[in-house]
Amino acid sequence: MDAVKSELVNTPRALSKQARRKQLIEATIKCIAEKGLSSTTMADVTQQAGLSLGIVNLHFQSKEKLLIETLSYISNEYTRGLTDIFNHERLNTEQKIIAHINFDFSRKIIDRNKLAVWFAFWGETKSRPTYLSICSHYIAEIANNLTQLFARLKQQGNYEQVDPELVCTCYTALSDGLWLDLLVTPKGLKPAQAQDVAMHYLATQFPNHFTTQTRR
Amino acid sequence: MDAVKSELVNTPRALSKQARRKQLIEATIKCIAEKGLSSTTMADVTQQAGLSLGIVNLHFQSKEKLLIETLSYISNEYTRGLTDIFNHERLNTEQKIIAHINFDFSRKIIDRNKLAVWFAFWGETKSRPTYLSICSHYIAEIANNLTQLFARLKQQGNYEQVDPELVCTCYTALSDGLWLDLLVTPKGLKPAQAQDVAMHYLATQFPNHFTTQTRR
DNA sequence: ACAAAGAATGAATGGTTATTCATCCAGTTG
DNA sequence: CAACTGGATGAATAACCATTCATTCTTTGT
Repeated sequence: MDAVKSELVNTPRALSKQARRKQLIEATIKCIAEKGLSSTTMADVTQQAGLSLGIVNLHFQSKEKLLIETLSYISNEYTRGLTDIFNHERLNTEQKIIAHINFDFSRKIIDRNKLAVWFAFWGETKSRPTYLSICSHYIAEIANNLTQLFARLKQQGNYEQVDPELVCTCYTALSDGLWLDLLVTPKGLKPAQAQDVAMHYLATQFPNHFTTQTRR
Repeated sequence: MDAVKSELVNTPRALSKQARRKQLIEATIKCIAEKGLSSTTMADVTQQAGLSLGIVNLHFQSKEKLLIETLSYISNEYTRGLTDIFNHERLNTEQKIIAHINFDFSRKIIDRNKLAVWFAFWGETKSRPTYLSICSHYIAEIANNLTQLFARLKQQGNYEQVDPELVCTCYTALSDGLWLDLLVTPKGLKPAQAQDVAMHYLATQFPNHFTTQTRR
């Protein structure tokens, strides 16, 4: 065996602990997409992961904590992607907005398994405030950033009549609605079309910066 | 003593079968909103309705059928409202579109209990196609009607550049997204504001017919 | 190589819940 | 009034499922 002492953080064990958690979270995503949140059992998740029944309690203490971590996992992935764009130094305002939309409708985000998880949790928020509290912080931050981008574009492009906050609310609701469409009617609306719809709306607000493409 | 039982006279036994079913469906809506779809039990529903445990199986055969009837109940209420507007003889095209939007954001429709039920079921559609099949028929019909209204307004108002189908998709997604907002952030977005956002979008397409009100 | 620590297993446990059905009871009919 | 009808009840049942933990397997440090 390897006689070299390695730092604890990099030991296979420490890595495996992290990896196991990820493995279980991803199994959970798949189960929720396939069986629904309400009928996803511990047996389902562990079997999906190819591990034994007791493993979730070992790594997450309880089912509820696993679900919360799963929602966090997806939330974080989304938030990180958007804040990276917002903080990117080489992109101008227009490019950041375009990057934002591209990200909102990228394969990584509109993966139907993940969409199913999003809406499974949204469906429970009224009764489980914990789920909401996981998302509410990042929602506010993303809205702030996006509003700021729209405000800058308004200035730069002399769009007198534009209300940045309103446009942010409208764009956000629109993309949520398009996500729902992508989840429930995958044969009715294609990802590229959904993105076109979002662009179509932005083109109404910033006609000199965005144009509607017809891609049908 | 048995004298206590006489208080049950309040619950009229002679209530028709139809009324009992409605009573149970409405109890179900309330339970789903309060406890979530996944943790709504038969005991919860029957207690909410003030009836005995076995009653659901008597009237609906199974829990699953009760849930399906509950979704149908809400779907039908929505569809009926919109088709009534579409078929109304005394309204012109513009008035029908306005009526449509008013209905989409009326108290009856954006009742938070009902919104919670909508999204609870949307969250499960991928895993339970039955739920989707209940809605898919009415979704198509409503979209057809609305597209037709937009097409007529395009003609009447000489809006050369408008794509009625695109506007329908965009409006529908937008209102779905606004519904979600109303459900999850009731303190962030008020019903009247949500309606303003929807109007704001339509004003971009039909500026001579609709105007954006600022109501904040 | 060996002992100690850590990770993983899965049978057993205990709590929860949908469904059943023997029983009860109000209203109706003859 | 008595027998009948069918809605309503809720204790009992059986299935399901999260969690526990004694045991087994794997890695680590010396």
